[in-house]
Amino acid sequence: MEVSVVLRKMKKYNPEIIEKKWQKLWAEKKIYRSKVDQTKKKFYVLEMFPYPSGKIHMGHLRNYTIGDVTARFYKLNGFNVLHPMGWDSFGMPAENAAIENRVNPKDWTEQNIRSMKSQLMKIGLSIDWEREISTCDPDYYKHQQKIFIEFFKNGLVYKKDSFVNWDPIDKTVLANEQVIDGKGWRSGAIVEKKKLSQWFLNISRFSEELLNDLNQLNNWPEKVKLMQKNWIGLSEGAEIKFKSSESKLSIDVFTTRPETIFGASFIALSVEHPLSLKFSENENFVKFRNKCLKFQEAKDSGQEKIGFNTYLFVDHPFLKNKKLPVYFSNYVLINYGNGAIFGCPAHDERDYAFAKEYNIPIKCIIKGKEKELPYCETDEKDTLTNSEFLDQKNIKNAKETIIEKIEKNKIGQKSIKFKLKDWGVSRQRYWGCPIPIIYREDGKILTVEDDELPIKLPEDIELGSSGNPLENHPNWKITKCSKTGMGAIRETDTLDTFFDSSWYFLRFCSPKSAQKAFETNELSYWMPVDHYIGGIEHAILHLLYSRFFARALKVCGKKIPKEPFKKLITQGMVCHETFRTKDNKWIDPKNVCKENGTYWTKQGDKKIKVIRGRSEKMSKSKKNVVDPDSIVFTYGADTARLFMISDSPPERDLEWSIDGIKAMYKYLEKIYDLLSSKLNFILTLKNDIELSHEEKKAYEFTNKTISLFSEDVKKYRFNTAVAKLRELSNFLIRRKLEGDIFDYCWSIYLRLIYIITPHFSQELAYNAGSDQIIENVKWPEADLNISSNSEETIVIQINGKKKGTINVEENVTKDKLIETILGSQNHYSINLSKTKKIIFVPNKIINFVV
RNA sequence: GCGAGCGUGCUGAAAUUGGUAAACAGACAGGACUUAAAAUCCUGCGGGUGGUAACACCCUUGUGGGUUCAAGUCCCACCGCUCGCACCA
Repeated sequence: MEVSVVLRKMKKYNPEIIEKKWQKLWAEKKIYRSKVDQTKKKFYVLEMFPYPSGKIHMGHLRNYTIGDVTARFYKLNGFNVLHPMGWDSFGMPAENAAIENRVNPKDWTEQNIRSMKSQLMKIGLSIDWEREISTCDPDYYKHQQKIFIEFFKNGLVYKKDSFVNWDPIDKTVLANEQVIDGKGWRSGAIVEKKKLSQWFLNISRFSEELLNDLNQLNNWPEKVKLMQKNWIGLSEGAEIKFKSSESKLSIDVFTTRPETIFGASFIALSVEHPLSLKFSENENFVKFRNKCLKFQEAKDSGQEKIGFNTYLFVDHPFLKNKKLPVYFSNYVLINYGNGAIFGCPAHDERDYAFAKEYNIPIKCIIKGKEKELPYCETDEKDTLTNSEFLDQKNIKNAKETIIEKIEKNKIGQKSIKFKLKDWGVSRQRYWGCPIPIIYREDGKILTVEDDELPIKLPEDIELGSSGNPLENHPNWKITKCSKTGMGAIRETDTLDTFFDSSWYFLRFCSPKSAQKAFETNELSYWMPVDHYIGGIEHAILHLLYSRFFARALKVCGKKIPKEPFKKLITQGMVCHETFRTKDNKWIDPKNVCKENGTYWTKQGDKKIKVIRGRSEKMSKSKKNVVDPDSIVFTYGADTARLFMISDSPPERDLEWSIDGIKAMYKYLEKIYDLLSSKLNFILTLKNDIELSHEEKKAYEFTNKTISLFSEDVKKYRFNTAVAKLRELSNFLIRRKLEGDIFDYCWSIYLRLIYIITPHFSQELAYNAGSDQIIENVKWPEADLNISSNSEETIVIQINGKKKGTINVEENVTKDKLIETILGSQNHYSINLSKTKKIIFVPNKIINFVV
């Protein structure tokens, strides 16, 4: 007997009691524990791990329900399933809370993890909690520091000066989202750009690979692949050197349109281009540069283009005696190409606007259909003009010719550039993983020795005063070089939290391993993640960084699949209706009532009219948040899970509806009432039993549902899967079956819905005399051989329009069918002599064309 | 501006490779039960025309065209919405 303790059976549906009861038993029996088993096929289901904010939200409930249904489905289908959970527990909210509430970030985080974990437990997820990890745990970040060191040793991480958002009042660095209208979110100070020396991961080294390998990801949404593709941003073109015959000046320019070189009339540089150093003493230039940087920061500065004339000139590489003026401009960006372009105003909108502004000549060199400049199309039929040896050539041809010429003249070469920039991982923050680097007094930058790891965060810190607590700590940063005894200071920056989440899925394979970040055996068994489920908001950064980590770790000699996630499911948001007052104050939908088509809320004694907005993603600011924990408390986890699954397909947004929840509860209650006293839980139907026609139909319907439901679950079409279950239950209720066939059909039903409503199914099975834990019962196999009727409904059409249907035996021939139709009472005014053509699709349709 | 996706009842949505549009739900309405309410059960629920009625016929998947025996599905144009990127040379 698997359920070895005797549990109280519930006659009435009481989710609160039964869910607690089974969760306790399942935990005691450790039924979700996963172990490597080479004799079984593995299946790794992972949902993106949560940030421990303290409370789960609807998005979590949806995400983890989708994952759980999947995990249980594959487990019951004989796979060895790994389904772990952990905490993405470093990050700014802990620091903010620490400042606001004077609590230690560690305590705050741990408290949040405890309360969120208990909320997750109540959802009844099939998670192997023995594998729980938390990124702020030194046992986790110790290995992360080792990874950083390995990256360092393999040249995958380096230090470089880079600009950050600096709050001069709080003396802190701000994330982009903490800068609101150019001001610090807390202090209100105008944010400055400050140059700091920071650590970078060399992700751009893999640009091409990360781009090309997207093609292998057949089970990723096209949308996500496209977003990554655009982010990596490949462009093909040429690099061209512009030199001056009068000075040493030489500027390397990148262009995707080298064939327009004869239309070049100026050079434009980013204000951060190396040449700008020559002007650093020039007051006007410094002013101009600051203005440009501000423009580029504030993305709403429009398309206004400003320039700074250097009065320097370079020679045109193909036109003798033609000199091109060199400008600095705000519209040239330092982090793309070389931060330098040649301007061809006739065929580039931006160059055109700039040239107009500064009276630079505009020379047309492409004969296109449209006469108006700028003409920026690249039509295959267009030909070049005013371009010497390129004249008459089409664009493609001209491009090839000019690149050849450039390479022959040794003034440049064909070139491929990527938008993807190296990943800056330094954060001037306390609550993150310390970077295991020391700066020795002799100027050397060294990684920390292995036996000194982990470099733990100090707990006696002062938060709330300005600056980085690690920087301000009296002695944490002061250390010694363990080899030489020389004085040294620690790196006080911590790692971007995306670093933490770029390898946690690897750690889940061997979360307890003390010596190594991951055990090769376990890793090679479990990886890659088979199904990875999470929000679309991580389409680029997290997923790209994780793909990069896999490659970078390979470079460090680790045996890891280079694509960590085989199939990706991006779930939509959970939305809810919104209400606003006339003066745009958001009102919680709970406080709104409807009368005669208008909406009201009460403020004090007054009734105030409110405007109904559209349904939007649940957010605190819009006051349309519903707390999943209270829903689980009131209606039970199974109701909540069923609702989360059945309304919309996973990738689409889900409309929250309390009526929907209530209806799910009623449905479960109805089935519970029906089955709790009547059912005997059985796994198979006795072979020797003689079934009536009706019973055969029920048997057939049930087995068909097994197959349809399983197919839908495999394809993540949970909403239609549930619809099929409801069709089955509607059918079974209506048929009023008795005895064995009743037991058989309903037992199958319970086994199918089990993956969605595990407590409900388990309780009913237990009530019905089963001592089995359904988690261990193999998924039912569909018997599709028995056919209770050999009839097919065939649609009769005239000119493609439905006129009626007729029931005939299966696989009827065309001639027989026509005969039957004409012989039937209602022959749908078909006149064969006027019929030109008869289209017949076996078992489906017959169409008379008249 | 560039790129992608989506437009189906009052609402969430279904509809294999083109083959019965609206499965399955929610809301609503009517009825049964009840002293009453709730719960539960039953019925109806895209629009129109004709008929006392059962019923019959016609229209209907954002708009307009096209391909096809047959279009929600394929093609073209337009309109609207959503998302991503955004001076990327």
